[in-house]
Amino acid sequence: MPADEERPRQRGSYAKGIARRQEILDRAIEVFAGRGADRTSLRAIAREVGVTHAALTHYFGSLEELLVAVYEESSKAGRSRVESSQDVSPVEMMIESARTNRQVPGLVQLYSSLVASALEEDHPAARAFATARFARLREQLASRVRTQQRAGRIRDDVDAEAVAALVIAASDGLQTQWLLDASAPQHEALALLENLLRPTAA
Amino acid sequence: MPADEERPRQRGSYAKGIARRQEILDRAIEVFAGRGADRTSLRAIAREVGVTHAALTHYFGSLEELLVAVYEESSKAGRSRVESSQDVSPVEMMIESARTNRQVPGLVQLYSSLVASALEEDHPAARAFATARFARLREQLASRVRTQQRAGRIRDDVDAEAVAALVIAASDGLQTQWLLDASAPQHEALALLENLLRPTAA
DNA sequence: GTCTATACGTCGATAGAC
DNA sequence: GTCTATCGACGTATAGAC
Repeated sequence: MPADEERPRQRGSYAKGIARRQEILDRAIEVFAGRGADRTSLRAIAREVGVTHAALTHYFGSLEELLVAVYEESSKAGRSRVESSQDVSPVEMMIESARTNRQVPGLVQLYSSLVASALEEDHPAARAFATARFARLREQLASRVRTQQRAGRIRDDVDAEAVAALVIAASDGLQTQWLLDASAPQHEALALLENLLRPTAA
Repeated sequence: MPADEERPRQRGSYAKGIARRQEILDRAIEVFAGRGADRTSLRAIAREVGVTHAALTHYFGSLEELLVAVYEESSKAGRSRVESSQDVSPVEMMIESARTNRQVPGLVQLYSSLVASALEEDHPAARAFATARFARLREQLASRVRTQQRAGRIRDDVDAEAVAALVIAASDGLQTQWLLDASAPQHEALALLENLLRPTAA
């Protein structure tokens, strides 16, 4: 079964439709990156993209699916940049990914609102997004933890899955605290976690 | 300057108005606890409370202020229960507080949506709530960390403020992951953090 | 297939009657 | 102090032009 998240909903959508969808998505991302998280209604986005709001639902099904697509696409760059080397620590990986996401105005706000929606009932697109993201990240980070445990860079008496969940939670939560209050010790707290995970933590 | 969050906005609101506001708030909390986070529109709450939605804005100013009031009141019990003894660890304190909050259907969802709103512009009530909560919690936990460092229950080579921020972030983030996927190692990750903070962590 | 036009029901907020 | 009435904006759904 191939991934279906890149296709419009209808069966008969081929190259043209996909291309047009991508075109609209690219434009939406520009608009979004240009002025942040506010004014993210279907109608406002449509106005700036240059189509009617009905066209957006045609390609994306719902506002929430469009927002998910915008987030995935906007954060793609930062994600792939770091996933390659198994050398960087889990904490460093989340720090780097957070740094690049913060470059895009409104992206962290968008992420936060998608996660909040995911917790409510009847928001299937947001829930699927958030569930998949956390599952993928936990798996990825846990594997990275195991690698670094074997290399003696992370203490080997800790559960890799628990470390993964903890690092993700810390990264997300500290980002939020920092956005609300720039004096929150985001960096210090992450550095602390990194140190605590070292084999012979001083 | 006395706290003003318990007063209606208008100058001329005395005992009667305050009592009525509290009455409505109590009812709103019941309604909320009864059926969770959905149907939290001003109009739906008003319908169940037995007033018009305009009456709610009269007493609370806006939907967001009402939701903040509902959250503060609903989580008050769990909060005061644990704040007393300086004996429980910061992690235990967050665990306990999370446990009691989880008893109220929709309360965690409400919290998450308030925090998400706080990150957006033009949501002053949510932002004030979230900023104040994080500031208060960080201060409270940091002081607790220092106490326990003196007692030799937390390693003394870590910054108390950073620990506080980290514990809050971990607690919030793990709660979210757990709500989306009950197999997420919420408890294990918090226990891990607790262990890492011990002086002679095994 | 694509997209516009249009309509529906709901929303938060507010003005003014009483 | 609380209501009714109304406003503009919202997301979604559908009919039909092209």
